[in-house]
Amino acid sequence: METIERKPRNREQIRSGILKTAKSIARQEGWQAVSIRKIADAIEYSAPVVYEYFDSKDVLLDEIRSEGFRYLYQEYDRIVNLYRDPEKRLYEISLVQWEFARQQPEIYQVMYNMSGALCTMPIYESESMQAVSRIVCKTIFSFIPKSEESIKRLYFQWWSISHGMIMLAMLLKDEQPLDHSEQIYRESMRRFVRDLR
Amino acid sequence: METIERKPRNREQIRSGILKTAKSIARQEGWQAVSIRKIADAIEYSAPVVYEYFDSKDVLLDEIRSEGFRYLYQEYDRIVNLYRDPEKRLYEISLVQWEFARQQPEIYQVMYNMSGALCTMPIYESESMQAVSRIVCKTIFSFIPKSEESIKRLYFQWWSISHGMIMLAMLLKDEQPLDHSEQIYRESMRRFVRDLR
DNA sequence: TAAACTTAGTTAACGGTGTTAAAGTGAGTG
DNA sequence: CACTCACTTTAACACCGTTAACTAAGTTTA
Repeated sequence: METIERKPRNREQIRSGILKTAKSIARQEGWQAVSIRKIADAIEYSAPVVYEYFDSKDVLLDEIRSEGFRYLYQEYDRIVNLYRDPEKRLYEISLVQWEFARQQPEIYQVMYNMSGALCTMPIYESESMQAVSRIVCKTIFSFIPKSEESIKRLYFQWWSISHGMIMLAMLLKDEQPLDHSEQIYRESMRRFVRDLR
Repeated sequence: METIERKPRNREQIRSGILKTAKSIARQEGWQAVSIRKIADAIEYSAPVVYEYFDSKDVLLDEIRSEGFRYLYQEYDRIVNLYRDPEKRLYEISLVQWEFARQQPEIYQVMYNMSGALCTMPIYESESMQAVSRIVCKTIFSFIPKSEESIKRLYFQWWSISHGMIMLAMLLKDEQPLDHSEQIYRESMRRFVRDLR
């Protein structure tokens, strides 16, 4: 009898293998092509094994979404520690957002239920998302010390412009080159930051 | 032998019944719950009948998307004929966009592949969408007569702000009431229009 | 009138999906 | 040897989009 082809892995390795595979399929074929069986095949297990790590496909997607927000938080935090000027901070945070959506579109899609991805877990209850909100709000506050209500308003506006442009840029990327969209994005975000003053 | 329970209907009635049913299911249970079989059940036919009217589910969704853009075009056209002032026109068009997304979210969702809806037909090749683009661009042009390139830029910005806010408002509607979001929307769109001058 | 053809609609199947209960496997232990 | 336990798979359920094959009725033609 032959030795087991499958390499021995611990729980952590298998778990991250599942996540990695899901993202990989999504990137290459779109989220509608991501299935539990396909993931299981790729990690050389049968489908039920996936359920030992994630209670459902929805929970799996929620984890990928959280990964995305955690990554964003990390990057925003890096920016805040890198620059002193609040204007510069917010502008650079905007650019990180664009870069993230460009380089890991499949994660960005699942974060906002775009392009057929559907995670039914409510986004606003996600701690990782709230952490991102807080760091941006804090940045805006250091900028314009107003009431919490006003800051939330400005954050909502910033988020809308940023996300709206990213989403439309992705949607129209075949008729309007991404580089061109990025130029408009930079200009718009710069203007938003400037007008805050 | 008993008479057929099912009422006699012509092709047009059946076709619009399919579209109506799809939207109805989407509204009540979300797009992920819309299936050909469920539609067929609702219109009291078997599943293959649906394929006599739409080549695929994708084509069905594309038709609903087009319906949405045609409706928007109609409304924008009405606004343009109602007001003389270009600023007023663009602002009112913005409000129509909000009202549409609020009253027929399921159509808005399929137009932009939100919330799990997925229509793979490229949106930019849709004539009905291009008609909408043209009427807004024309409105902006009557406002600021610049190069076609500049107008497209401004249109992209207008669209991003509008769509970004609508999308985030829908996403966060459980923690931020829609009326509050609408207030910010109105203010933002008004500001955008004013700053164009 | 009989045969041929058209139309409208159905059933049943194919290969796929998320999910879960049951069965199997093999190594270690009393 | 029998037994347990952890791990993994098989097989099933109810659904999905889609299509080939079929049926029954009505219409046209020879």
